[in-house]
Amino acid sequence: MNEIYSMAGHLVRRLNQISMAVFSERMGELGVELTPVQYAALSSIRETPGIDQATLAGAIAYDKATIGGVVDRLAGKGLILRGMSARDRRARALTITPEGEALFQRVTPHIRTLQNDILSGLDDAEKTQLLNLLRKTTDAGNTRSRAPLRRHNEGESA
Amino acid sequence: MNEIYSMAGHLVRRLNQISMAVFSERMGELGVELTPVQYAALSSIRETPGIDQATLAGAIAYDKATIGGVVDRLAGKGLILRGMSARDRRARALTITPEGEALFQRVTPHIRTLQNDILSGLDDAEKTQLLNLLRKTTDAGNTRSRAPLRRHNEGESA
DNA sequence: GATTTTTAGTATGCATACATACTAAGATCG
DNA sequence: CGATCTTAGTATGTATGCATACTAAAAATC
Repeated sequence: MNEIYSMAGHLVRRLNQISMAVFSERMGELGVELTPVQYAALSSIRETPGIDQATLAGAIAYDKATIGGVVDRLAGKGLILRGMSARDRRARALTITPEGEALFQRVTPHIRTLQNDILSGLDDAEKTQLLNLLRKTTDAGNTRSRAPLRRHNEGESA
Repeated sequence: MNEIYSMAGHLVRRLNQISMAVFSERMGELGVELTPVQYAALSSIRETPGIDQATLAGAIAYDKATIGGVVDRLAGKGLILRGMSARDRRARALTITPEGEALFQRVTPHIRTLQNDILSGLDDAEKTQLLNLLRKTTDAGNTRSRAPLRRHNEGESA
């Protein structure tokens, strides 16, 4: 049996593959054309209206070059608007449209449900355990990825 | 705090992102141009000389269309040979070259080491626990992905 | 053994994912 | 305030990752 099957990298890639397949399948059933990135972007724009693309990229841990295309496609579907920033003439100000909001409301319950289906074969305690370990290690390894997650008020103390 | 941060899909994607970054960084340090897929393919071809592309795709859980390009690039670097199958005139018979074998020998120790670095922030017990949970759930969800893993002697009993 | 079905590989197209380089514009610093 | 540095977004190129469709050949069925 090939050694790679037991390697962390392989297992993580496989679970990500399964995660994407479950997401895509569920969206297909709903007749919705939406990828995981697109949902994450939509959710983030909705939460922070007027957000610029660089901040958005940091908020969902994507490369800014990738985000450009994602935003393009979301705007193309009429789910968001790409206005101009008042303070920075380089920046785009992203806002969700009523169509985007409606789609978000419609798919969100399904997306919550589907999270559970991603981790099949585990009981509830194991799922919780796995999620906690994932949270812990992604938190610790955050800056190792090329596009680290940048939380909004990072570094601030109350 | 946006709900997506605690979702399984997001956490798995982040860990995969970190995994890819660690891999790519380590290869860069070695001056080696090799992606995770390419390593997996090389390893599988090495283990099963003469393997065809469809079987290879199943062995490392990739789409056959994707594998075509991967094999192209491996052959382009002189790491594998793409011969013709004796039994099936449609199929290609893949074999590793001496250059491929040398590269495999050189990078494998580093790839073993790097697996540990992917799961930063966890102690050894937690790493083991995480790997066991990943194995369990990827096993259970195998057929859910579009390109399921097909082990060589799957279904056979000793 | 001819017909039907399945399979191996390729081609095409779309969507990430990221590096690098480039333009324009904001920020900083002497 | 002018030169420098940094940043926002885009453009380009490479490599996945997968769907669909197509060709050729093997396998199965009658």
